[in-house]
Amino acid sequence: MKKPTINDVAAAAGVSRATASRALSDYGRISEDTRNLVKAAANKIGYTPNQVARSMRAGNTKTIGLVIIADFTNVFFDRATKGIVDTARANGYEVLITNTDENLEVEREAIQTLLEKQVDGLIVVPSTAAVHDHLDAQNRGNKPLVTIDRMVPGINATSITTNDFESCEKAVTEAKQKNHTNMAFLIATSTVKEPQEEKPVLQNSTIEDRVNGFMNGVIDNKIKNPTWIYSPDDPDKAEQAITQLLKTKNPPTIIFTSNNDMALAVMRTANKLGLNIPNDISLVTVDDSQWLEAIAPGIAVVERPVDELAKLAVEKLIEHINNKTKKPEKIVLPTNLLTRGSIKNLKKN
Amino acid sequence: MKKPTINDVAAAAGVSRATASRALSDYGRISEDTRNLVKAAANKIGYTPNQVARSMRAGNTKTIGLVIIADFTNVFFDRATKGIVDTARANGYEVLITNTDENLEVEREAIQTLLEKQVDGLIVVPSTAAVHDHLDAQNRGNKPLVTIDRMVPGINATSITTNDFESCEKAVTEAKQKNHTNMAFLIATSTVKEPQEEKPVLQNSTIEDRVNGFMNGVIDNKIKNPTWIYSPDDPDKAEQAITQLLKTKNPPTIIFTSNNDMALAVMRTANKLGLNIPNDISLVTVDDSQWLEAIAPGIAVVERPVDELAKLAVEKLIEHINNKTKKPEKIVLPTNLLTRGSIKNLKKN
DNA sequence: CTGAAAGCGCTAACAT
DNA sequence: ATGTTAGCGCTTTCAG
Repeated sequence: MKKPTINDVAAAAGVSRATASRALSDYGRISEDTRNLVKAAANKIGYTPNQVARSMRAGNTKTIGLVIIADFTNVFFDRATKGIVDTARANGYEVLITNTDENLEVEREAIQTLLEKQVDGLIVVPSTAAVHDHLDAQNRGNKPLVTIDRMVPGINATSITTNDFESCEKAVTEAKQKNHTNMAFLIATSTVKEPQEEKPVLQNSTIEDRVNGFMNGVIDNKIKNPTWIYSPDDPDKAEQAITQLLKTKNPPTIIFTSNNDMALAVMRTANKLGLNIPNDISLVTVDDSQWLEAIAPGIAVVERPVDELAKLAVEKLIEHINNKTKKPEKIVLPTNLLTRGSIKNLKKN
Repeated sequence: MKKPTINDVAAAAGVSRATASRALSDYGRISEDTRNLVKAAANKIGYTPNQVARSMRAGNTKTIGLVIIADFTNVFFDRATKGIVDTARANGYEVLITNTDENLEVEREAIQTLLEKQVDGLIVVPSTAAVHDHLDAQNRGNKPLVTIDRMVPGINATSITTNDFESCEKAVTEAKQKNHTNMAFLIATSTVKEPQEEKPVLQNSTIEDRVNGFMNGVIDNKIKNPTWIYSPDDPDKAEQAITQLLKTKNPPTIIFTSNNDMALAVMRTANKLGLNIPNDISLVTVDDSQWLEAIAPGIAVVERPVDELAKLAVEKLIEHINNKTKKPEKIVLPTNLLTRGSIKNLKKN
């Protein structure tokens, strides 16, 4: 009734446990005949290896831990997860997944749990760059770490991020070229409780990058009096802020949002106010998704190479696993501005 | 340099390995003083338990395997994954995830791998109901299995599905009440290579359920000459079929799609042909998503209780893990038709 | 080419 | 209350 072990195989084949192991794992010196004999016996009694025992012996689990924030309105982490799982599998690794919901304490515990399960390495979307003791090499048992989407300075880990700065800057320029001069920027950030205009400390390098890109675009293009709204990533609060914004005397002609949640909030608010995108208000956001392209008009976005990022994350992690002396890298992947109908051309022809 | 083990803790505390274990795992008889002594020692040398060794001993891994199709245009499996991971974690389990891309061979291998990693149970979205030898109890080492989204008859597993039949039927009735009589149904199915009107063998119970629901709605409401299109889940092929459909002399006034991919295809095609939803063509689909509600007009959908499904899947699985004699259940969760602006009211007032 | 035996880190009988 | 010992299933020296 119990699952057959390698002992059972050995018994069935009339050889020692050691020989059975050699035959099944194709290593060491063993005669062709015995190997076949053992394999036949294993097959007959329905033996399957116990990878836990093998891990115990080998000191590795062929398992990667993925600690990711659960942002399921944002296609980015979904696709990243899929890419990581698939690439890992293609390289003989499985993936243990944990969500953090952007919560540092949860992140801490998740990493701890994964380490106790003896993962060979970690891929983490760090919830913040400010606190990182739990990511330090000695506190992660010197297990290799790759951070994705965000950079944490000073933790001896390879990071794979995207150059959001450039495309966000470019987005502003694009808008200017279509004669937009009254611009608003809606930034989702977990570091504020209520929407505010003043720039708070931002929670991670990616948001920072986007904001800086927008700001540079504003400077480059000599945009006057841009409106900045830093909002919690909460639909209601965002909608409330957008409603106020759009009801001012001189509302912006275009809104740039830092993520999909905020873009959705703009769309909902526009609908409620009876405003049309792009005739009444133009919109640009970050992270492409099928629906952004399928709706009419399509929504302009900063597109990020998520599949490549995922693949690279796994490959780099495995390199680190196989070579503990490999130096960490800082990889920044290019992004791309996809112009679509949601940016109205205000030029008079 | 190596990670401290329980032996090191024992040595540091000046007690035996057994005592150290008792102290750390809070079991057996042990004095308060020794417990504290051991815990302090463990803390001091930075001991963390090795769960692989513990698993080896205990015969369980506190890990569940999730085998899911990777459909990242469909919010359903994303949210299901998140729900499963979170619920598992709340119950002290981690989740090993594998994608199958609806491929049976991949599914086979994935299950095999997860079993070798000694998961305590499996949650599977079975790619087909037709072949299930790999899901049979004896071929999964009698490990508990919960299938979600789809039912596979004859495999001694708990299944958690949704009542898509009812809401799909209701959707047709809703359309009829808004005076639609010329209807088309676009069904994504992996069992055809080219779009066809004839009903093929469908790949799983869920699609079957939706088609049957639509068909019943057609009969209930005495809809004449409905158009059925069974298309591969491929944007190009679907768009081509939709284009043909919309260019006929008497095009339908409404299209029902079986999933998000097909709904996106309808939207894209409508855009290309310069048709407006809902003025030129109405649309209803299955599985809600934030954007379906945020765009103008909102797209009507059959909404499924994905969070509840995910939670239930984990809870039922854990019940099975804890009680091997528990009988499998067949759970069907209710669905809900969300009427939105994408169904035009054709009634003359 | 094969077998005997040790040991990965942990827990749980069984002694004391 | 604590220590001794065996063993989970596997791989890998070391002998032969």
